[in-house]
Amino acid sequence: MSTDPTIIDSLLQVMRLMRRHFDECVREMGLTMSRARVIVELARHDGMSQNDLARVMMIEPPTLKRQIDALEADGFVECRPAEDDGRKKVIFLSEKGRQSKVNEFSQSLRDDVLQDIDAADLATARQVLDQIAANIRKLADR
Amino acid sequence: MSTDPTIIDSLLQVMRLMRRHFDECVREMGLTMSRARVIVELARHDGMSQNDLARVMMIEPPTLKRQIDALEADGFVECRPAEDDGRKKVIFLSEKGRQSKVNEFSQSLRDDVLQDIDAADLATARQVLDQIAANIRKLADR
DNA sequence: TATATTTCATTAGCCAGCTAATGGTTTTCA
DNA sequence: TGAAAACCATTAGCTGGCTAATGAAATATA
Repeated sequence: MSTDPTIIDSLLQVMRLMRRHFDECVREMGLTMSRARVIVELARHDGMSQNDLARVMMIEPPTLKRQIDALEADGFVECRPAEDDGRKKVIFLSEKGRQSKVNEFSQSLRDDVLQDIDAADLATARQVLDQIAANIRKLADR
Repeated sequence: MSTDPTIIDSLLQVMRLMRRHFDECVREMGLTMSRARVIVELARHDGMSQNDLARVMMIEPPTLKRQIDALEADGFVECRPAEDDGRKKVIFLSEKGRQSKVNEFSQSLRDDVLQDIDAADLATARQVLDQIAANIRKLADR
């Protein structure tokens, strides 16, 4: 039995380091890791509603709303009421958001963080993480 | 060179799922994932100062202080001024903290979350995570 | 058609991570 | 020995996750 007791701690540690580093790198653009993530997703799904975007990003709508509000205040995104549904609001990247190069920046940062790691090991790690996610979902039956 | 773009997202997702599930499981004890972690560490390092404990847990002292305050208010830990240094405060598990079975509970939850995962793959995943952590540290030179 | 249910956005409020700044001790060293 | 530097705990305040609850709009249903 006695499964490895440290992978959870490694996870916690990596997350904290990653957020800290990423935040530091994008601070000068007026962004954070989470807000950059919104922009990256919007670049792929422009014009989505808040709920749909939250689902794609796997965070809760109230969490996303705060990012949206902040990004809109800083001019990175624009919100409009949806034409076909009075409840929905759809979100678009602004010109500033589109030109912000956040996508490229995130990609290069990702490459830096993953450098010198064997591709097969990386794939294994991703599989393990997804298996952990599946296990948790099964435990919580969501 | 287009490294796998999804491992970061897998990380984020696992962390969110884990925290949500863990929090739900220990809520009835009046705990959270982070506070349970303090108790687990204290079981190994009873009588540590706040700064030292924060270093061991790899979180910042102000973050730890809040957990300590909450745990002390709920009777899980006790704080005393250190005898040898007027600045330090040392932290001990209380009887309630010692009897709370948090250690065993965390271990079993960890086993549940990692079930059916190949031990070698798990080791590889941990290695990859530690390598990522090392890469970030190098980038940020800490 | 009228009501009931669902869905969407939003607000309020919690917990947990962080940095910056402060005050009190201790240590260092000139 | 006396001043400077370092260290510890603490406070204040930011961001980002979450749940619960609410009101408005759309959909389903009786």
